[in-house]
Parts: sequence; C-alpha cells; structure tokens
Amino acid sequence: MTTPVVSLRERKKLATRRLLRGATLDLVAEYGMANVTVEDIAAAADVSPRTFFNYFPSKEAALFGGHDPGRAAGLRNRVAYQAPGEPALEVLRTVLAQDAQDMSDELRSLGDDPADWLRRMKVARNDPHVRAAHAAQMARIERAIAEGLAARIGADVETDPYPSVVAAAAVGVMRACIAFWAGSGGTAYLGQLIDQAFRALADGLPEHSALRDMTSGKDQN
Amino acid sequence: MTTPVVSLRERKKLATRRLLRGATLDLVAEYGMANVTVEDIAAAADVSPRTFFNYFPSKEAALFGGHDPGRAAGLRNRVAYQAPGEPALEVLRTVLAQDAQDMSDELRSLGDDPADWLRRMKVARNDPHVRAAHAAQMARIERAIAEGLAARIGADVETDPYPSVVAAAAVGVMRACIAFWAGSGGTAYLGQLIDQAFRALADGLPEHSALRDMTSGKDQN
DNA sequence: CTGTAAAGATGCCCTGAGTGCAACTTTTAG
DNA sequence: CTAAAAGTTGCACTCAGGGCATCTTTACAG
Repeated sequence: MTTPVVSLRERKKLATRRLLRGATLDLVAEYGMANVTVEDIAAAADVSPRTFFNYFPSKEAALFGGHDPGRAAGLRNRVAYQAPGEPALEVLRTVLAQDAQDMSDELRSLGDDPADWLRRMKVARNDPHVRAAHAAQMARIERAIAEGLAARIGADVETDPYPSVVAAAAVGVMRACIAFWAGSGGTAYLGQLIDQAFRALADGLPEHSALRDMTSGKDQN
Repeated sequence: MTTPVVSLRERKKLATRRLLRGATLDLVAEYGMANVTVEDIAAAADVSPRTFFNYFPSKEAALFGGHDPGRAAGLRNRVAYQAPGEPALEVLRTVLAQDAQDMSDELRSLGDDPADWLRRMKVARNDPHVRAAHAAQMARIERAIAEGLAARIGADVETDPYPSVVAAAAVGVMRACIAFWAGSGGTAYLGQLIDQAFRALADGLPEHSALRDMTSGKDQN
C-alpha cells in the first residue's frame, strides 16, 4: 500500500472539514447564527480559530455547500449551451435540478448522515441570519444564470430585463425548494420537488398546481 | 411660528440622514462596498463614525430603503387580506408594485434628485457585495409574503411548498425589476416594468413576453 | 531509516463592523 | 431662564476576517 486511495493528509483534511461543518451546523441549529462565534465552532471541533478560516471564508460558508469557484461558471455555460432550441425554463429546470442533486450528493459524500444534516438545517433555516446568508449566496448563482440565459437567447443583460427576471424567479424557486426540502427533514424528494416547482412556474404558478399536494410525511419530525 | 411643521430637531435629523445616505451611495458607487469603511462615510458626512450607527445599523442599510420594522407586517397583511378571491399572483402584482412605488416615493422625499440616486445605483448594483446585501434584505420580505400567502389560501408554510415557492418567485422578480430599473438609470418605469414582469410570470415566462421589448433608451447613460 | 521539502496548523497582529455606556451638547418645553 | 429630553461623540469592548511568520506533521527520495 504505497499510495492509498486518499493520503493520510487528505483524510485528515476531510475529517477536519467534516468536524467543522458539523460543529457549525450543530451550534447554529441550537443557538442561532448570531449567538455562535467562530471561536465556539473551533473549540467544538478542537482546532484553533485561525484554522477555521483555512477551511471556510466565513461562518455562512461552513453552513452551505461546496462553493467551488467554478460552479457559477459551469452553470452559466450549461444554461447557455445545453439543449439548444429548448425553452428557457425547460433548460433551467434540468440544469438546476441537476445542480441541486450534485449539491445533495456532495453533502452526502462530504458529511455525515444526511438525515442529521437535514434535521439541523430544519432548525437553522428559521434563523433570519441563515436565511439571509443563503439568499446572498444565491445572488451569485443568479447572476451567472442571468448571463447564461442572455447568451442563450442572444440578449443583453443591460438592456433586456428578461434574462435577469427569469433567473431571479428560477433561483428563487430553487432556493425555496431547497429550504422546504431541508425543513421537511428530507421527507420530500428534492429532485421531484424542483421538477414540480418548475412545471408550476412554466404554468404560471396556478393555485391548483401539483405543488399543493405534498402533505405526505407531515407526521414525521 | 411657535410650532413649525417640522421642528428644527427633525429637520436636522433628516438632513444628517440624507447626508449619510448620499455619502454612502457616492462612495460605494465609486469604490465598491468592500473598499468603503463606515469611517469614510462618516467623514464624508462630517459626523462621527459612532453617529452613523445611530442612523443605520449597517452599511447595507444606508444603501437601501426605509427598513420600517412594520413594512414586513404590512406586506403580510395586504397579501393575506387584500382583494379576496383574486388569484395569488394578481394580488402580489398589485401589492408589490405599490410597495415598490412607495419605496421610490420615499427615496424621492428622503433624498436628493432621483436621477442622481439612480446613477449611483447603476454603478453600485454591479458590486457583488451590494447585490448580496440586497438579496439578504429581500429574504425578510419574502418570508412575510410567504406567510401572508399561506394565510390567504389557508395553507401551512411548513407542509405546503406552494406559498414559499410563489413568494420566492415573486420577490425574485420584483428584485430583478428594481435592479434593472436602477441599472437603466430610470429609463424604464418601475411600475410598468413590475407590472409586465408579473404578467409574464403568470404566463409562464415565455420568451416572447412583453419584457423582451424594453430596449428603448439604450443610448442613455 | 533518515533527512528534507511540502503542506497544514497555529499564534500574533492588524483592520473594520457593530454595540453599550457615559459624558457632553443642543433643542424644546415650561 | 431652566430643566428635561433628545442627539452626538468618545471610549472600550467583542467578533469577523485576513496576512504573515513559525512550528508541526506528512510525504517522499535516497
């Protein structure tokens, strides 16, 4: 075993990353974002406060997904060039559902039990600071999607409101789905939820849409 | 003149508020949110840094609208009880267009020339920090709207994704409209823009919607 | 096995946001 | 004119976040 699948160094880094993320989630879920300091998190994870910032640029970042710098660019390209000819909302549905799935997979591979993560998020999402941070995080994604959309239909983001408006609606819908999914404790299927939400969006968000019938698993905590 | 319409004290407060807001706008537009400190703003407005925080809780707050604590509650009630029987999107269109108009009026009454404000915002909205802060600000509004919507249609925000999804889409659309309006330097009419955007939303956001034809005034700066 | 290079962890110091408190100044009311 | 009310400021403090030097751990070549 000269070269293990992942080196000890990598395993330790990943472990620390998980520890920090888990500690952040636990503490924020329990006390709220405003009442948890980086020092608390670092202490809970048994590392120095300084080390926290070697892993995450902020508390918010530790709470949410991967933050690959390339994620936004990838989204933009997929929105711009995937399935040419298809309607815009159709492409957005596919691309964003896939992105959410990737995020979900990454969480699964990166962290502990998804049920635990969901349980914690369910509490945390009621924190105004957490919600705001999530929205801010999504603002970057939205920008990328607006640009991709503009490229797709040959529009100019500066003079045509359409790409920005559609991107805002789409990202808002996705974010709401993710929040609901997290809040449901994983009762709902994220992919299915996003799918139905986008179909409802393409349908003008009627009150009788399939989105209305997701009361299954209400008894679950 | 025993009791002027507004007391000297009130006039001074308002003047300081305008000064601070104006200085924030100017500096952020010129250097970007990340490169402007509260100290800079306070110096530009000729008050102590401490005083800045007597007027605004943060840099972001100085950049955006009123932040009446009651605004969210008012929105929730209007969304919940205004024009019962009307479709959800119809009510949202009315209520949000009115809210945007109020915001616009407040800016007009509170600050200097709207054209100046727009000119500055046009630059500032490209700042990622500003965009993120705006999105975070809107997250609070979105929550209130989701609750109002839930009350309106007798749903539960916890078990029914519909209110949250619709609220997210609506607020996203409104935010995009405001950003576009600000970025256009006031070329577009905000009320009309929001109106068309909501009609497009109710129509499933087709690519041929009226939103696509707003290229007038492109030459303007 | 051992020495060395690379990578990570930590401590220290800095700037800046934001808040509570007390002292001081200005406005208002009587 | 005087006292209370409201606003301003300075001071001290906590916390986020980042740069930099140092120390420790891991990886690897011989």
